[in-house]
Amino acid sequence: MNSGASIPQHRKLYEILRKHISEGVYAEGDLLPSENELCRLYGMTRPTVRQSLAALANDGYIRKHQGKGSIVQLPPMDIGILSVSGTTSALGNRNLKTRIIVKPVLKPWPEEFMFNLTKLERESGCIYMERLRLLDEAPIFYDISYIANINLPRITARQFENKSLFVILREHYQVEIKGGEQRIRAISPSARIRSFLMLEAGQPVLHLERRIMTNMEGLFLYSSIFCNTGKYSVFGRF
Amino acid sequence: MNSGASIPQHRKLYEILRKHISEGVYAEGDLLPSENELCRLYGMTRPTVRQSLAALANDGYIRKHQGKGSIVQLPPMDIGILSVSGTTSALGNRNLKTRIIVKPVLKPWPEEFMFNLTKLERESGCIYMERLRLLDEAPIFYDISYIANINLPRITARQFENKSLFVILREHYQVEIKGGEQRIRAISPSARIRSFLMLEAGQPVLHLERRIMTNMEGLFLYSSIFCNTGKYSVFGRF
DNA sequence: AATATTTACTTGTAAATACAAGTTTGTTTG
DNA sequence: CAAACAAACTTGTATTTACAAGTAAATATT
Repeated sequence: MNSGASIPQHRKLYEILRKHISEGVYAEGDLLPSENELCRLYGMTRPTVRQSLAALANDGYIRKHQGKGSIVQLPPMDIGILSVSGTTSALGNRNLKTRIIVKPVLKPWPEEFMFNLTKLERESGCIYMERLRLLDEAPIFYDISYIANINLPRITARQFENKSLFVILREHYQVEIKGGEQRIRAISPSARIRSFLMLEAGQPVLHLERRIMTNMEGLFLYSSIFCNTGKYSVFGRF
Repeated sequence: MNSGASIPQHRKLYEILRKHISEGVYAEGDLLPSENELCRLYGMTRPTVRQSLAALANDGYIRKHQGKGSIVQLPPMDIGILSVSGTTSALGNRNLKTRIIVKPVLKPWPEEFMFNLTKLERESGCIYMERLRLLDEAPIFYDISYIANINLPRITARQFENKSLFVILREHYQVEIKGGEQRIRAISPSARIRSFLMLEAGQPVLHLERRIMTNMEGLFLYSSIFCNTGKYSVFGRF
C-alpha cells in the first residue's frame, strides 16, 4: 500500500532532494548521503533510490562519481521568466523587480504567430500580458507572454507583480515546466522596445522566442523576450 | 562473461538504437519495438533495456507513452559546431560548408579568457582555430575555438574542412560531448567580424560564449561564436 | 449497428539479490 | 617514515520477479 497519494516513491525522493539542494541544505560540492544510506533513511530499495538520483543528475542537480558519491551542483535555473539563467542568480534575486506593462487579458491569438498552434489552442483564445523586468532599477528584459486559456480559471485576476508566472502556475494550477524550445536572434529594436529598455539608438537587442512545454497535455506557454545584454549576458546550460 | 569489450550492455543498445534513429531505420512517429521484444532481440533483461530507453528519452530521441510504446522523435542536434540547432537541420545539412580561417595552432591561452581555466589547462596551452560556416554560400557563423592540449596527440595536423570538430574528437580520441554552458549576447560586431559575415554597418550580431564538457576528465572545449541571425535564427531545446 | 466489456498487449513501479569497479582510508610492511 | 597492501566504503551493471496502470483491439452484449 502506498502511504499517501499515488505519487511514485522515486519521484517523491527526487522532490525532497531537489528541494533540499535548492534551499541550501546541501551546499555546492557537498556529498549527498550514499545510496544505501538513502535507502535506510527513506525506506526504499536501491534501484528506486538510483532512479531518483539518475533524474537529479539529469536535471543538473548532482554529478555522480563511481566510488565517491553524488556531488551537489548548484541548481541550473529557477530564475523567474528566463530559464536561461546566470546573471540574475549571480547577483542574487534580491534586486530583480517586475513591472507589468499590459495586465493579463483574454484575447484572440495573433493571426501570424511565432509558433504553430493547435486547433484547441486557437479556439481557446490566449491570455496576453507584457512585463518589464528590472535589475537594480535598470530594465533588462521585456517579456510578452501568451498562454492558451485551457484549464486556467481566474488566471487574469491573479497578481503577477512579485511572483513569477511559473510560480503562480505551479502553486495554483499544478503546472510544471517540462522543457521547451527557443529561437534566438540579435535584432535592432523597435522604438517601443528601445524606450522600454532605455537604450540608445543603434544598440542591439537579444530576442528570444520560446515555447515552453508543461505537464498539462496540450498546454504550452509562449513568450517573446527582448533582452538588453549590454551589461549582463544571458546564461544557460545545455 | 561479457561478449567483446567492457562497454555496458545498456550503452550498446543505446548506441544501436540511436544510430538506427539517426540513419532513418525508424522514421519520426514510428514505434520502437516493445521493451520485451528488445529483450528477446538483444538478449537482455527488461531493466537493462529500460535503462537504454530512458537514456534515449532523455536525449530526445524517443518519447515514451505508457500502454503505447516508445515513439521516435527527430534527433535534437548533431549539427556540427552549434548544439543550438534547427535552422540547419531544417534545411538539411547538405548546404553547410566550413572554411578554415586560422588553421589549428598550439599557443598559450589568452590572459583574459571568457571562462575560468584550471591550472592544468593553463599549463597545457591551447589549440586555437578560427572557422567560418556558410549556409548556401552565405556566411552564418564565425567560430573561434579553444581546446586544452590534453591527451590529443597530432590534433593540429588533422583535417577540419569537411568533418565537424566534434566528429573528429569522437572518432579519433573517443571524446563525447556531455553538455555545457553558454553566455548569449547581442552585440555590434567589430569590423573584422562584420567583414567575415558580410554584414552592413549597424546590423547586430549574436554572440555565444560556450564551454562544452566532455567525458574526458578535465577536458573542455571553448568557443566564441558570432552569428548572423538576419535570415536564420539559432534554435535550441532546453 | 452501436456500445460495453473483456483480453492482450504496452510501459511504470518496486523489490531482493549479486557481483564489478572505482575511491578512500586505514593497516601492515619494508 | 614511506610505500605497499588490504579492507571498507562508494557507485555501476545486471538478473529475476511481481504487480499496477494505461492503451488498443477483439469480443460479447444490448
